[in-house]
Amino acid sequence: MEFGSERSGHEVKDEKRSESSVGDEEDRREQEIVTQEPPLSTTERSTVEAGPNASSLTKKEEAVDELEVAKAEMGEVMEENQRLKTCLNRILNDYRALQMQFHNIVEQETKDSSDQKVNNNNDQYQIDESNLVSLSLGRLPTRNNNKVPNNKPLKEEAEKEDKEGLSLGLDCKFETSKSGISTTEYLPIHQSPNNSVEEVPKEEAAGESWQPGKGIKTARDATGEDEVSQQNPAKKARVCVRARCDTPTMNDGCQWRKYGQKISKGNPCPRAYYRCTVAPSCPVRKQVQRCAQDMSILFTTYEGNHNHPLPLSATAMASTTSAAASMLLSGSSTSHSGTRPSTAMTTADLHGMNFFLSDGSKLSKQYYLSHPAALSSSPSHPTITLDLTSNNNPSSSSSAALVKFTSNSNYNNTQRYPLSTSLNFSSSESNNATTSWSNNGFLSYNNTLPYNSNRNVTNVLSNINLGRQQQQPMENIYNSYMQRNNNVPISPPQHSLPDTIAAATKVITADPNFQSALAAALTTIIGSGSTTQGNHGGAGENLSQKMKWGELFPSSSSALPSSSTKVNGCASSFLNKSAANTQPGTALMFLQPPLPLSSPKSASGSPGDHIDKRN
DNA sequence: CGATTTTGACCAGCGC
DNA sequence: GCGCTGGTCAAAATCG
Repeated sequence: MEFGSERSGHEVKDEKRSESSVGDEEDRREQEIVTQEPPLSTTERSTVEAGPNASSLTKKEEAVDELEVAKAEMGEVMEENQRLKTCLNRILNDYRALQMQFHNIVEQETKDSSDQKVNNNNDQYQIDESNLVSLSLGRLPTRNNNKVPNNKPLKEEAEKEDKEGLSLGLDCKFETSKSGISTTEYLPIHQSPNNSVEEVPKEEAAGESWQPGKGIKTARDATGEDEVSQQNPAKKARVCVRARCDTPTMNDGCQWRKYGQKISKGNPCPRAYYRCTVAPSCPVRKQVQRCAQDMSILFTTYEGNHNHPLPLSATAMASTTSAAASMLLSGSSTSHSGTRPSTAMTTADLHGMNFFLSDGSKLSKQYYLSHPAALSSSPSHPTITLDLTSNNNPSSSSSAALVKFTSNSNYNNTQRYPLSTSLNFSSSESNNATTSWSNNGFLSYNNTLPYNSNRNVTNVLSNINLGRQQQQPMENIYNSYMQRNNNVPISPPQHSLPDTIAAATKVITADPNFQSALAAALTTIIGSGSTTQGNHGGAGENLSQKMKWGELFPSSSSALPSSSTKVNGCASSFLNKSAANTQPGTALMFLQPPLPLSSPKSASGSPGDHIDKRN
């Protein structure tokens, strides 16, 4: 089901609720009218029975007046409802128009992707090489420092990298275009039919994987996913997902086995190491660690790429992180184009999602140390952090990270600030005025960040707020969406919706790489629905999640597969899709995510629960 | 009994 | 070269 429809559904429900509440109020008043009649003594009652006296008449008149007042109030409420309906319809129309534009762009881009990839990337790199060698977004330094281990000409390698990066992005985009239709098609990464979050790193670190034996990469698929590894085998891209989670691990749909645990410096909480057990030879690893400052925040860092099909339930987050990875890749290539200021930062506000990338350089590390993202401590790993937490939490480092991010954007012409991208799914609840970056994409777009019409990765589409995890996720989405798209009385409009759409369209068309990332992100929201819907077997872990969500969204809880695995991880629910999604590919769906992100049976004790004594 | 977790030991990279 | 730290291994313990 599309977002708009769903939205309207909720809206209608709310309206009904409000109407019903009005009706209840009216009834209540009527009842009060009855009950307000003072208890009469036996004598009085007999008097009344004999004939209405003056006092009773007066009270009844008062009651009638109250009834009229209530009716008037009801009328006001109905008018308000009508206004809301009008606003909703307008928003839906605009949304659909925007969606159509997006799809058209995606399709068009898909058609031209192959040719453009070659041409554009060649051009891009030429520009980069000449102008921005030292200004690249994290990976370029790597590339440069690489000394071309494989003896490839630098330019050739770079071209390949750019090509790959763009290719990946285009893949995402392409898949997005199909995502709504097929469950499998939606899957983000070309190579393996199913890709989970870990796929993202795969795109970047691909091939290299985590094989202990750091042998030279072997044959790679035609798509040549791992540009990073080619750049520098020592560097592995990672995707760090930051989310609020009370459970030991975040349920991402994959099966993990814990193979180690360490106390990391600067964090009393032990870091747990997991490897994917879906396939014996799967090189994907993940690290789980709680935030020292906020124990409710869990950092999950994925590295490597799956060499096997994944449960569909694992694809929800995968597409999101794919978007992040795509942004990482596209951001780099974009920066290479040299069309944007020589900032070392690549940013993209994507539905209000901020990417924060770090190439893991020393400075980057330092930069991160001040906030939970320090988990991505490895200096040799480009890391993208997906911030799934709400930044309205003072203790949350999200805001800090964003603030830093914003401040970093001020540091131009310096490599000191590595490629960093933050995918912020933050709630709009926080004060937009403070960090502006994540909370108010439009503001950022228009005011905070210099928008380069040519090719600025700092793009804003629609600021879809993915909300606070586990807590009113959909409400947040709706609210933020409504708020950000104004037209809704609850918040003063910042921009007219047409302007917003125009800006978004402009942004999308301006940067094809961004399109890919956006597509991947949208895939997360859109495609998942159909995927889940079609996969009743893969989402076995959904039951508990379903129950959980059912409590929150009783009306939307649809049939879900029975649970076959224990669910002990918190799911990034908003990343999942709704089983109620009945119209795949038609539109965004912000319903309750049925996918539970299966929990690894592994997910042993919470990293924060037991402190590791060793080491 | 197999799978998973725990945990001490080991190894590699990095900085001093 | 040494120490620190992150990351992994693998045997033992635990769980279902």
